[in-house]
Amino acid sequence: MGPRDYTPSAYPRFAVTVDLVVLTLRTGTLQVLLVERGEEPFRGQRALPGGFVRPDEGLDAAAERELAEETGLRDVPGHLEQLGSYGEPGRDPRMRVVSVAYLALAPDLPEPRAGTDADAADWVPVDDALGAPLAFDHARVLADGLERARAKLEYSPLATAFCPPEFTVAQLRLVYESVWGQRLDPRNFHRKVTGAPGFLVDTGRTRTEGRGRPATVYRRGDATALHPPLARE
Amino acid sequence: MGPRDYTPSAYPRFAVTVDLVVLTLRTGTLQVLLVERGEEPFRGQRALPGGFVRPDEGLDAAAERELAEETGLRDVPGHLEQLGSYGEPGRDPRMRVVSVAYLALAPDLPEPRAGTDADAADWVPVDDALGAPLAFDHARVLADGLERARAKLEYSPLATAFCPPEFTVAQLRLVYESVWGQRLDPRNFHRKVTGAPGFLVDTGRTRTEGRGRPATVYRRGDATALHPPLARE
DNA sequence: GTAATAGTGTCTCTTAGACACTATGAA
DNA sequence: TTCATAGTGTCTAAGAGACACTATTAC
Repeated sequence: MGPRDYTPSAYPRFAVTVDLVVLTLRTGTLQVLLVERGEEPFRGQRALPGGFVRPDEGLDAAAERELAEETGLRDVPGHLEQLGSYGEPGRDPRMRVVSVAYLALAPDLPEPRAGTDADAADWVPVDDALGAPLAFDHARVLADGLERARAKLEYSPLATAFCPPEFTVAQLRLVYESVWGQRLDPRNFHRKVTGAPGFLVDTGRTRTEGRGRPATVYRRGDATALHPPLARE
Repeated sequence: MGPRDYTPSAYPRFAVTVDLVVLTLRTGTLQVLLVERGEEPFRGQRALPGGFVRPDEGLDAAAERELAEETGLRDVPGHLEQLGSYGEPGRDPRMRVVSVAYLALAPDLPEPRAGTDADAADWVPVDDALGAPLAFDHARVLADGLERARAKLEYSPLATAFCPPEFTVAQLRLVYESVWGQRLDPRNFHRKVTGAPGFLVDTGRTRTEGRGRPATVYRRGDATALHPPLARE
């Protein structure tokens, strides 16, 4: 119907928050940004970062603002997309809250600065985060975000969001291996990603990474989908 | 952060609605359920069906309730999933509204009964709906829903949600052709869908549909994904 | 030199699409 | 019978995975 004829003259009022599943790769491990709650409920427990949507602010804008606040960066590089909304009654014991979850993928960022926000933010390896209890229904949100990220690497060029502006095929492969938790054949991987039109742009330069032949340096291309997709498993 | 420390003592309040993109196949054409608005704003214009989420009701439950109300059926067969949330300030000129959109896929349903709700609901071919102006940001929501449905047919067994409990391969092919707007080779299609494990269950019976050899009757299987996926284009 | 990583070539197997062909019904 | 639809077989081309081989660096 669109807002219309639900009687009790006034419509029901909800608090609306955005919650963020921010994923990054640190020291070769997939990590997620979590805060330790300083207040009840769930005081002392880990939770996804997030906060209230302001009255004159769109959902995407709220997510971007929160992402900047929690990481301490003005323009966070990477990718941000809406994940889904969670609004079971009782998910927050204080009031009726609908939370719009966002998924952010970012390259290795500086350590979040403590004290900027009420809760201390920190990077946590996703395997640890999945095992630990999280506040509210955040375990579910995190699981949904992870699965979304894993699926999107297959058919979209999103893996580059985990990389700095310039990167090598080996770095990109490490992204896939970390997110999927699976080893990939370096030779076939190389052929596939360099063969996918618009995925990678050759900068013409090379870079030496420890031992071995120097690797070509690429930037992300303008493709929005991967043809053919890369296969998990 | 989770609901926490945003000051102006009270948190901002929003109205929350669910809006439905209900797709079905009628007379070989993909159609969407639209209502004609009886009130301002956008009076007389078409809109997606939907309504306020009630104070003690989850989002999925609200979507199910609205779907039942708008179609006039108690248990609507098919598929219902969350599509995304839309909450730009100003999308509803009366108040700040966050709308959680749902995508429903249903087999051919009876004509929605007029008069049950404030607005008259009707099936509209999607091609017409995409051309006409829709209230609020519903044109965008509809486009997103369509693209989601098209994409999901590729890698999920969701096409069966458009079919009655028992159906033939030709009926299923018509679903794909209508949603994708594309002809498919009946012979290759047959081989692929019958070959995908868990997609279709042979009932052992056949059915004669006009001329031609009788077709085997299938039920949907319990697969949750299609391996290998069917390819568009 | 050896070790290690980057990148190419090639082989095999699977799958997609094109389409010939068979099966079984209605008119 | 003819025609239309259901369903199978087969051919070809393209992609996936396995892995030999070459290229270029550090040590």
